[in-house]
Amino acid sequence: LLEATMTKGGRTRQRIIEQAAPLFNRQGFAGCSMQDVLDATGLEKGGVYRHFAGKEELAAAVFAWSLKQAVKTRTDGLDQVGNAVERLKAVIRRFVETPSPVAGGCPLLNTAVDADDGNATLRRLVRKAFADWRRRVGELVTQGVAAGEIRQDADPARVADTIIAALEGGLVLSRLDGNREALGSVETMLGEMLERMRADGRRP
Amino acid sequence: LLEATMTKGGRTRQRIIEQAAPLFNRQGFAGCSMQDVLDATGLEKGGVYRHFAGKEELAAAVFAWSLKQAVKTRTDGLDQVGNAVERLKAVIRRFVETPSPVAGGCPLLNTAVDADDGNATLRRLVRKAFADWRRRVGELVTQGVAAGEIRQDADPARVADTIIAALEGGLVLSRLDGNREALGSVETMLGEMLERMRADGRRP
Amino acid sequence: LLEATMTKGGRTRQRIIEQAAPLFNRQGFAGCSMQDVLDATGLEKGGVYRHFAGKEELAAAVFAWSLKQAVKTRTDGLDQVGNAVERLKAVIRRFVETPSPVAGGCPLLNTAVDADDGNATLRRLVRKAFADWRRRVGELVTQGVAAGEIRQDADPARVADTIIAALEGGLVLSRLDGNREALGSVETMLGEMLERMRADGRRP
Amino acid sequence: LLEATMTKGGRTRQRIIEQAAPLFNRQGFAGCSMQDVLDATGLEKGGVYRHFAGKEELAAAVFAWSLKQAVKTRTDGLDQVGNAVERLKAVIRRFVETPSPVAGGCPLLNTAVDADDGNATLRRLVRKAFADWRRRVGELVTQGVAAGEIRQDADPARVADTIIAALEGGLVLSRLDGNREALGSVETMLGEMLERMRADGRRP
DNA sequence: ACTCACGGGACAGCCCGTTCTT
DNA sequence: AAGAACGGGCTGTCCCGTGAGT
Repeated sequence: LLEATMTKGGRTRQRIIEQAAPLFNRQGFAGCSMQDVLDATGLEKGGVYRHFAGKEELAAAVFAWSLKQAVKTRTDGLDQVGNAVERLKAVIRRFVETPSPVAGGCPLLNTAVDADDGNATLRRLVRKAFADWRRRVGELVTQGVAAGEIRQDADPARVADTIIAALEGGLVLSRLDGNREALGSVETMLGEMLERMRADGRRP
Repeated sequence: LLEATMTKGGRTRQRIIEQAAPLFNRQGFAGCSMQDVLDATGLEKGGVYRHFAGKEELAAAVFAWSLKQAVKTRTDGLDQVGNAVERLKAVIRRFVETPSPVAGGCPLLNTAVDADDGNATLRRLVRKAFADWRRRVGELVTQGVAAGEIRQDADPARVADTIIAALEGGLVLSRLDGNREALGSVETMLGEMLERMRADGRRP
Repeated sequence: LLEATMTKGGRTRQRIIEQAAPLFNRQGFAGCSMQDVLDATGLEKGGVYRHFAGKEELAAAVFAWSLKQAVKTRTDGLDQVGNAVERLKAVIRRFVETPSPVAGGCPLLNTAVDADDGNATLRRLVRKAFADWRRRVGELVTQGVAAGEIRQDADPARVADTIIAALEGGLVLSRLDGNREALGSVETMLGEMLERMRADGRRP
Repeated sequence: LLEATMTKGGRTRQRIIEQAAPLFNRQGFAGCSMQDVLDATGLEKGGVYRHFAGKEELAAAVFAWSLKQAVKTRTDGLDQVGNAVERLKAVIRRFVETPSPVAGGCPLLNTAVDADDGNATLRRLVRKAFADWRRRVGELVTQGVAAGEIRQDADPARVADTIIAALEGGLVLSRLDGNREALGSVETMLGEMLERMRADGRRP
């Protein structure tokens, strides 16, 4: 569908991005050489530099695509959940259960850590990405409060910050150990936290 | 004191480690060149390679030292706090308020993200470091339960995982934005979580 | 007139030559990339390689055109000058006063210096160009001698060599300094030289 | 003698310069690759880049050395010639008869033509070199005038400009043809010019 | 007649590491 | 203990040229 509407060069460009994404995500910007990209795509120098002016531009395109994938896999089909608390828990569950949209862990966090020195472009992109995510989660809380499902004294921004921080941190720990333990712990504890935030304290 | 007991070579070695630490922490293993280390130390090749067999060995020594610094700044003087919950909150507060022991963010998380691909040595070291940290925090919870201060149904491992994950995740967000907002949110929310874990529900 | 007689492809070919000429003249063969030519013409690879088999052929065509321009600007309307000595002085004055037909200095000398190593084709072309020029100037002297205007003992070849050498050398010096001083000196001294070559020694 | 006073690195540096000089002189800056230099010296990348920060710095060092060689071969032992006119003629004869100090023609003129676009550093160096040369030749004329050997109305600067321009131009023509004809013509004509500049008109 | 897409090689420069010297 | 000198491989980028497509 989407591919059909693209010119040949556009398809190649897209293929480069998708095949380079896990490399940058795993190895970082400095650790991923253009030769790695060539090997992964089967192209030669000329074939890649036609589509991207340089490594930085490629990395930016890769991050933009990875971000889009991350947003999609974490939000698709989550609107239909009715209750606010349930919706937040669904967001958490989705994050915990769905494997990273790009091999090598969450591209948001990886890029945040990788680009916190230098590379202002990527840094700006990733900052905006996290800001958007925090805003979206915060809005879920706000809606829950407005709907009377969540206690009035809940602070949406703080709840959002904590959920996102714990999830990302938990993902790092889980990846390091190669199991789901830390992420599972985070899911459980965040779940309990959300339950205690219900308006009337009734537990389901 | 410690320096006085060292031979000249030992002092140079130590100086290399301390001056290289922020470089590796900020730029990552691949992004930090030996030339960067030479520039920072004012030494020449021979002066560094006398003390370290190669870049990997230097990075390992740097991480070991950075880890020691991190542990020290995060635990020094925290034993005297009497109450278990208070001790956990002190751990959190210390993490939030104390700047990173090495410029460039938490070396534990940075290395975890940087070395999750390849570099088995560093990966092993950082895994052990997180395991120790989780164990130490978990023991604080266990002691609290044993002392009747924390509810019986509290799961020490899960609490520890969540605290550490949220703190590390919060640090990334805060560093990215250049302010303390996310970390502050995490501190508040973790604090509330701990309060609700008190044995009899009495709030101080 | 001339353009009207050309096919579209021929006009494009001509446009490429004229827009590439200053690039080759200023940057030299090795220093002028095909990309530079593309940028200057607004064409793509295929659009240039349709008209020229390769960089060398383009350079040869550029030189041939530049040479034609040089000859034209240096000879146009100089036939009507009656006296032989005056005609030679007009040749000199024209060279000194007329800006280079192609930006970047005299294409003859530039190519001579640029192509004296390798590039046999260009070398041959430029050698012939200088030979023609020397012959033409020499013939002016010969005619002057035959007409009794110039002393019998004047050596046409030597006079021609010296005039051309001094003019080209003077142009290099002037271009380097960004003023007309050296060229002016050359014009003056060559003028005096020619005056002393008059048959009867009468000064005008 | 001089070599003995140099450190090993200094000798290598000097060897690089001397072996790279003909390459730059013949092929120009853009046309001479660092690989050419490596091939000529037998060194590897690391061995050259230790002594020169980059190609431009090497080219500057090469030009400085080439210039020194040129000045030496063109001035050595010319002081003892007594008469001013004879001294000027000796300068010319030396230039005509002595082969280029660096293979590939006069490095002054070659660099002047090669670097007239971009490369401000080299351009400045070569401008100063020509200025010095013109000044030195001009002083010879001035001394001749002061000593009463050369006519009062001789313009030292113009004479110097013309001599240098004609010699350099003649060298280009001669190199192109592969014979000494043009240079011989220039020598003869400049000689006659100088003779006519003698103070009392007495011809020797 | 010209653009788009790509191959493959070359270039300048940087990097890690070794050896020699002091 | 540390600096000086060098090897050789690799990186990002540019370059020239070809061929399919329009």
